[in-house]
Amino acid sequence: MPNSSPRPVTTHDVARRAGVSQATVSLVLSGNPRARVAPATRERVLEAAEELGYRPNILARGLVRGKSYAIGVVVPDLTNPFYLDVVTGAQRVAAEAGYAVLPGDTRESTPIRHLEALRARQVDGVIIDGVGAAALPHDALSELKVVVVDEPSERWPGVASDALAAGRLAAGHLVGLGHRRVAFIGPATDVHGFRMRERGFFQALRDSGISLPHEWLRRTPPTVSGGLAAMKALLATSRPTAVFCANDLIAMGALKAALKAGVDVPRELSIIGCDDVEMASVVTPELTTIAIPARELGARAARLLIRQLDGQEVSARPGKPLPVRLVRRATTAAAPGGTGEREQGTAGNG
Amino acid sequence: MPNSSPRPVTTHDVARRAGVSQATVSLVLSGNPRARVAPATRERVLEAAEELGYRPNILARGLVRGKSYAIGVVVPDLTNPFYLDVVTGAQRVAAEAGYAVLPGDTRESTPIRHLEALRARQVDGVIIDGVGAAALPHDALSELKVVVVDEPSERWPGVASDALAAGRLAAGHLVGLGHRRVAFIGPATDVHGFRMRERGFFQALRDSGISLPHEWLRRTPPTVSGGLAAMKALLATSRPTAVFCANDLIAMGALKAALKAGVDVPRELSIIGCDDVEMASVVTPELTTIAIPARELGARAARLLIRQLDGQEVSARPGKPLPVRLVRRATTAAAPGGTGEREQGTAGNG
DNA sequence: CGTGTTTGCCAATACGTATTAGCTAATACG
DNA sequence: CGTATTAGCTAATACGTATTGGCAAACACG
Repeated sequence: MPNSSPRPVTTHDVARRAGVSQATVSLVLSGNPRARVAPATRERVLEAAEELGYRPNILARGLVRGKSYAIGVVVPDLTNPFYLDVVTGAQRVAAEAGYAVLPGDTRESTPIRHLEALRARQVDGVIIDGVGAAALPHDALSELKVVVVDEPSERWPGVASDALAAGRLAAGHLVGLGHRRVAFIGPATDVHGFRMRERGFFQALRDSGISLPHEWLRRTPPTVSGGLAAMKALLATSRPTAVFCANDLIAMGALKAALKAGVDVPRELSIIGCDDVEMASVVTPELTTIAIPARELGARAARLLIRQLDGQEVSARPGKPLPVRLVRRATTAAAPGGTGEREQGTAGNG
Repeated sequence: MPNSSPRPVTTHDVARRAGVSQATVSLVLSGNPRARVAPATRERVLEAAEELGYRPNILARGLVRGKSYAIGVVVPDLTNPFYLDVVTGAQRVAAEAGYAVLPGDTRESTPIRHLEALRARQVDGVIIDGVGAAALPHDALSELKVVVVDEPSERWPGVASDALAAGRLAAGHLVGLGHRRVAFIGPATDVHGFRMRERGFFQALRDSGISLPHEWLRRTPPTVSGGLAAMKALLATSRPTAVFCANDLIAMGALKAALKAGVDVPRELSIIGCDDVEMASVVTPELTTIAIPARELGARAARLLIRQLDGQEVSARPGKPLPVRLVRRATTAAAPGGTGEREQGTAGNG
């Protein structure tokens, strides 16, 4: 097969067909929509472009405008549906604004190397979520517009969910169900969102006069296998009646470990996660969790970034954090022996 | 903040510093690695580039070479971990070869619109998986190099898993466990991979003298909720002893529906999925499934595509399909009443 | 009718790189 | 020593678009 693809049509082709200059074509097709072009001429150009099937060459446009119309999204783990949702949210609004998004995670790499690669691709900006942007060396982000997710910063604008409230909600839910022997499983990390979830949780516990022995604070990577191992270790030593997991992956791993060990969830042990990924309602029993608006986070981050790229100044002052909410499902119930005070117990699943 | 980012360093800057012409810099830094440049000169150029922190502008390079060094990956649903793995696999090899990948799914769009957007971004080629490439209008892919996954084609090269074997394996496993009242849940689709899974399954059943009543062949979107609804409907009318689901999402939905209905899995009902996504081993009971090498598929597809883009001719003749394998877990067991013949029952989960 | 102003278009140039043709100096060969 | 060849480099150009300064024509106004 010859496959001698016909040379793509350029502004010059359109110009020739419309009987005008290339500059005029460019004026009509790209620039300020109301450049000074006679209506009749404009019409002819549009017509010619249409007929020829003209499609602007983004590379050329980017070259002259000094922009690539692409943005990167850096997350720790695309396999985690939460981050994937963030990416998806960003992708939607980016697409509308004519930007492509290059998602990538740092599983097989480091944030620095990944940012390096993104800069080599001339991305105009990046959205950073969950990789501790604050700790990045200063020059890894130079020449780059940045928006951070769930991490307040004076250097860059950002969007955030109310992670503190997430932790407090989880604690409040458990305490309301009468739990006082409460454990926590989360990552050892300097990622702000995780730390806030944790802080909110312990704050609220303290407010209720609850403190927990240090062996009930388990550190583990925020993954299913991490949660599995942590819960297994936890069960080997002692028996809390409830546990808050810093995200749903951990929670699902923890749930699995508990069931495997023959623990009756939720009657002997309540488990509550955070994120509300789709799978949370698929596992059995369904996972109680705190819903975080991941797609909305991604969408807003993208909007913020693109606004910057389009030249508008954007303040780095954080806006109101996005609200989170408790999703009662089947892995939490009244503490064994105790009676729930404010809470009604779990939603039935029949 | 001024943020007057210093103008990025170009080949001209490097040339000035090294005391040579821009052309020489380009020869050293880009072209055939052994262009005719004196070792001493080459050294000076490399040094200057290093000192200035030169980074080639991919847009400019792409403009002159007529390539964007970006490829698209089109899948039906990035939320399905299987497709995400395909993307991940592709991403890794693409990154090594200096290509960016623009992943996207067709949930909120159509394949055509999506391809349109990719072409507007000047991608050099696309990998297409699970969206029925064969049915796409011919011009949606013109000017584009294409590699298809799990879909034999004369127009484009492709890579495939042994979907037929996947279906046969599933059937063989169930039949070996003594099941004869066997159902199937899968999508009504013209996507080749799904059809082959189905065909292999029914082939093997027929080989064992089994046919199934038409109400045991359920059509549903290949999602968790699809599987859930299908299984619910199935249970409302009759009781097979085993069911093969065309992918793991369906299977997990089906499992959920069965458990919700009080069906004992696997003692009353065996369920087997396909793909072996990570979650398959997280749900309880753990899902028996057929493992498909998703990342490897993605990686090979990318290699094939990039080989084409680098100018080598690539035959459209399909290679050997990648092997699949049965992963025995806890959702399949001997048929109630019957005795397994060849199979040993399920792996324990202690 | 002369002058000033606006309109509508275009020529020219820039963006940063790759590539080719060609020039000079050095080397090989008789 | 004269010529052919090669090595090593550079000037020039192209890629496809955006943008600016300016020119000619049309118009406004006295």
